Amino acid sequence: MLISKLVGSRTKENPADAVIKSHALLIRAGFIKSVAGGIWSFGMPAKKIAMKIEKIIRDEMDGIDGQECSFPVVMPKELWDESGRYSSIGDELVRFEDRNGHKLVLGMTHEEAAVHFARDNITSYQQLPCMIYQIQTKFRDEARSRGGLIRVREFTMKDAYSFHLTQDCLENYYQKVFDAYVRIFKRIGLKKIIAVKSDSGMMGGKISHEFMFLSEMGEDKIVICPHCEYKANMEIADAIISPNENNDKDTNVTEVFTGDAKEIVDVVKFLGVDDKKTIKAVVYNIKSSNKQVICFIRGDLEVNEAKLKKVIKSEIVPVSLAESSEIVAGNIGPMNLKNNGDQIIVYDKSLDGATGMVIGANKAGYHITGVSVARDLKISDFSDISKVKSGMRCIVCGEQVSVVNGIEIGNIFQLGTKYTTSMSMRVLNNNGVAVNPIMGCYGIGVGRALATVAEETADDKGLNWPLEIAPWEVYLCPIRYDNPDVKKLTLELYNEFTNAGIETILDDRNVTPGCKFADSELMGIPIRVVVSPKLLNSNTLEIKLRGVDESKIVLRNDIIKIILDIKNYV
RNA sequence: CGGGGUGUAGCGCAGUUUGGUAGCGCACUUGGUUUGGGACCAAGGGGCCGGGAGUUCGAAUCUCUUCACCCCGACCA
Repeated sequence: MLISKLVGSRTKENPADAVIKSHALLIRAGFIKSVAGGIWSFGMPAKKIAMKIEKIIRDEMDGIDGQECSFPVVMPKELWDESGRYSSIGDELVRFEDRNGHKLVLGMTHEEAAVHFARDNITSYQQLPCMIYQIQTKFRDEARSRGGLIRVREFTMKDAYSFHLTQDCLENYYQKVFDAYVRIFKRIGLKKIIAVKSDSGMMGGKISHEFMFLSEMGEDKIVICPHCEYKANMEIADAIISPNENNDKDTNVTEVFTGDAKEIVDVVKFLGVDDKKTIKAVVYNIKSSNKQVICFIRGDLEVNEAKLKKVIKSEIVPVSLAESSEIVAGNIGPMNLKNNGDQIIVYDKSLDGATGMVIGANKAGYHITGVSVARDLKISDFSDISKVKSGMRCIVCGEQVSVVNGIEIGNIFQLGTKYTTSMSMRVLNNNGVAVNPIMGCYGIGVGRALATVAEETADDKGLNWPLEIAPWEVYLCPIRYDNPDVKKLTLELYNEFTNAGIETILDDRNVTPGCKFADSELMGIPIRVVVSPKLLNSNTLEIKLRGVDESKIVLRNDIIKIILDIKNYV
């Protein structure tokens, strides 16, 4: 490739609206261009990187007997009605109509298509287990795309679906995919990947893992125990909360005036008590209904909304308390709460056995002190709806856990029979009985992986691609390309590299050396070979690795061997 | 969907307060001089000042409206 012909120009200045490194540098290097919010064009270099990542993924998926298929981007409503997801998924699923008024969706994931394809083709247990996968465009109408390629609306994803007769078989294969994922992320240059237990969300199923790259940029919160193997997404993470200290002097239920103190911090300040000695109320509306859910939780803790959704088995939306006339915002308490039947009350397990607590009096300006949960509230059922905080104790080993951020790059799910049941996929087992196969599904975001590698490896000079996914392996950099001898040698080398299978981009421009060096670094090409008039007589070249300060002068005749050695070493 | 911000040449920005013929740097074109860390000189090309409506003799600038993008939040395989 000649750089003079490459479509995608490089700039010295950062784009004004890019805040994260990978976003800014991919644009500065001319690799990507925004078309609309969360929708991007990829130039040749970015496309090459994506294809190399896909090749590695393909390699590993084929290695665990995956069969590459292709499912459609556009699917009919009816197919998504079969699984029930046409109506259960929110606005993230793009719905539209064709010219005949036929309702269609844009694929955001392909369980339906995979089961549709498999159910008529797999009829016997003898065909199981098997896995089909594709690498293809998805569209999700994200409420807010952000961070360049980190969170987008249109993206390429590898999605795989496996079918099994038994749970054992699924678990066995699940582990194989797990191991393949570890190899994939290592091969594309992501070393700091960890697998965490996660919430299955709308996918259904029980066991699932997310592959997280630990980064400040990450949108997911992960609970990690530094002392044992416990790692979990905040959504499902559990930890031992500090126990209730019940050495209270004031054990009489007393209504006290608290004035404008409504938030827990204010109440704590007003009454001079520890936040652990308070019970706060958090209210949500239940989606698509008039009902509300009121959560009572110890004052030092927060509600984990993902856990809450599971407890009440409903979607929730935040509530504006002014809307409600029944409850007194800021003074909500579990005693004498007017319940008109439209409210679900959930008590967090942190309240179990607590005494001497401060609660809202359900009366503007008043709280109640000295409340014993067991004596005064007579709660029969506690749920776990609290969010883990740094410093809580690990449920496995009891040491302090920490909360870190991560970028989710891949995930794996044990789906069970959710889709094979709803979509009527059956196979005959060895007794001739029709059963629903058990499914697993497995995803990796290609563009997000690309952006994450960029994010991790880039430095102040620019991008820095690992050799295995670099758009080109060698940046061939002649100085004084207008010098006929330099040009002759450069073209010789270019041909020799190409013939040796070394992917090379040639900087054929007549610009100053500094300009070429800067561009080679901005683009992040791993190996730079410099042809220079002053090295011509000694029949030598200069070779420099991206990210390494020193360069080396080597004999012209050794250059191919040296480059191949570097490739083999990596 | 809430809160905040920004829209002027491919990119980065000034000009808007106080209305009076559209500017700067980078990039691009041509010629010349340069060439080991983003060269210099000269001459050029490129704008419906996001869109619409208004006020005015006159609008990038004032008013109303709309759209897009970015950030925070909500939301989310």
